[in-house]
Formats: sequence, C-alpha cells, structure tokens
Amino acid sequence: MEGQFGWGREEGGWRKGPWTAQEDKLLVEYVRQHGEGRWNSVAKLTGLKRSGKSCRLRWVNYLRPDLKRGKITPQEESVILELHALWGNRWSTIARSLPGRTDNEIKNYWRTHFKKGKPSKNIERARARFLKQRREMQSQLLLQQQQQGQDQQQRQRQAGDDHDDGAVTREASSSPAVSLAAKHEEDLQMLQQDMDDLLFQFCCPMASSSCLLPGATATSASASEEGSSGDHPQLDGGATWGWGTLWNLDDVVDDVDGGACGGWDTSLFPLLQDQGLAFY
DNA sequence: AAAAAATTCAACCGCTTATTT
DNA sequence: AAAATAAGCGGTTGAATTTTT
Repeated sequence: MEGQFGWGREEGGWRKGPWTAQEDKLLVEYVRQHGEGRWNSVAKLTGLKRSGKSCRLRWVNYLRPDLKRGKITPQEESVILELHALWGNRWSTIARSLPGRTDNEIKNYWRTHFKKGKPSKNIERARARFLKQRREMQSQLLLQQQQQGQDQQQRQRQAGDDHDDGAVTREASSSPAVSLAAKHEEDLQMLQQDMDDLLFQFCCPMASSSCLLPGATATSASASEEGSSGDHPQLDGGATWGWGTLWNLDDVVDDVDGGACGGWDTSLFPLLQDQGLAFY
C-alpha cells in the first residue's frame, strides 16, 4: 500500500513513516513478551527496522490496548477545556485525567477545534454545550435547594412542636446540610464565572485583558502567542486572540514536584469531580 | 463532476528530564 | 560524579480524507 512514496522509506537504517500491519504485529508481539520499555531492543530482538523512539510512540499512541478509540465525547471535550484553562498546553498532564486518551490526541483535538484563529462552528458548538451544561447544573442546584428547603421546613415544624424558639437560628448558622449547600452554590458561581470568562474570550477575541488566573501577569501575553512563529496567528482583520494570557501558565503555576498543581482550589471544577476524574 | 480548500491525525523532530552505567 | 542512554514532552509536518466551491 505504501512504500511507493518517498514517505515511508528508510533513512539512516531506520524505517520511517506510516506503520504497516506487519510492523505493528512485530511490536505488539515484542511488548507481549517483554513488556513496555527498553524500546531500543525492539529492533535488535525482532528485526523491526524502527528506532526505539518510533516504537515507543507507536505503542503509546496507537497500539496500547487500553486506548479508547473513537471520537472525543462532549464530556471529554468539557474536561479538555477545563483542564486546558487550568494548565495550558500541558497535554500529557491533561491526558492523565482522560483515561484511554493520549496527549497527542488531545493536542490534536485542541488544535483543530479551539486553536486561535479558527473561530469556527466547533467553537459555537462548544459554547452551546457550555451553556447547556450550565443550565443543567443550575436547575439541578435549584432542585436540590428546594428539596433542602422542604426538609428544613419539615424539621422546623417537628421541632416547633416541642420548643418554639432557638431551633431556627441554630439551623441557619451551623447545620452541615446548609453550609454544604452554600459551599456548593459558591462553587457553582465560581465555575460560572470561569465559564463566562471563557465564553467572553470565545466571543470577543480582541478583549484579551481579562485573565482567569489570580496572580497571572500580562507581561508575556502580547509578546508571543504561545511560541508558534508567525505562520497563521492572525485573524483576518489583524486581530489576535487573547489566549496567550489565558493559557500560558508555566510562569504562574510552578509545579514543584511531578506535575503537582499547587495552590489551586479544585472545587472550582466540580465537573471534573462529579465525573470522578483525578486532580494532580 | 472535479478542482480547490480545509481538516484531520499519525508520525516526526528537537529538546528536556529521568534513569542507568 | 558524570557520561551515556532511554523515556517523555510539546510543537510541527504533511499525506490522506473530507468538505466546499
């Protein structure tokens, strides 16, 4: 099928380009026998003419059995958006929260769907999903509150049968149920603010001054749009998207050891927690 | 119907970080 | 302790595919 093109020929002893089914088979068999790792010995032991680097990449991004094939779901997309807002282009870190997805896949997804300069239908769809998700959370919360209110009234009535006073004020100030609800609402409000900021960025690309991150400075914001040299960074009118401010967090979030995310209140992202996804 | 443009994504590269010798 | 090797990461590329004109 291939080989007739320049792509896929040998170079410096190593084959390059797309993998054939036979090559895949060899690699899979190697991993079955020897486990993951020691990629440089794949060539020695199997005769496969691929560099260790290439073998590792093929395994990690394509052959691994725990990979989830198929399209990114709306839920996954939400997670990607939230985590990218948190961590910027730390694709592997983001990937850790999406079982079965590779950093490469997420990176590709982000670039094709949300990269600046491509304000497309995709963004509109994402926006619509954001709004929908928000509405759902809102109504859910409302329902919860109503239910809690009813419970409370009931309890008050019961308490009122014995002692008519005191119970109400105590309830309001120290009941765990109430403070929990308040906390939840606080979280929701903060999330909504985040979403709004995000949407604002989506809708008003030129308004780059606002920043989600406490303590983030605008110093590097205008300087370079995430490092990519000026190939297609500009919108038709010459306006650039303001992502730089939002996404380049390396200076802000200094992960001290192994990608730990110091100082972030994870309750800001209830979506992730609801889905049982891990924070680092 | 076909040519052009846009999109997708697997695989590459160079660089950094971790591990081994 | 340091040099060598391996693994990991993020940016970029370009062939194949899909969509638009």
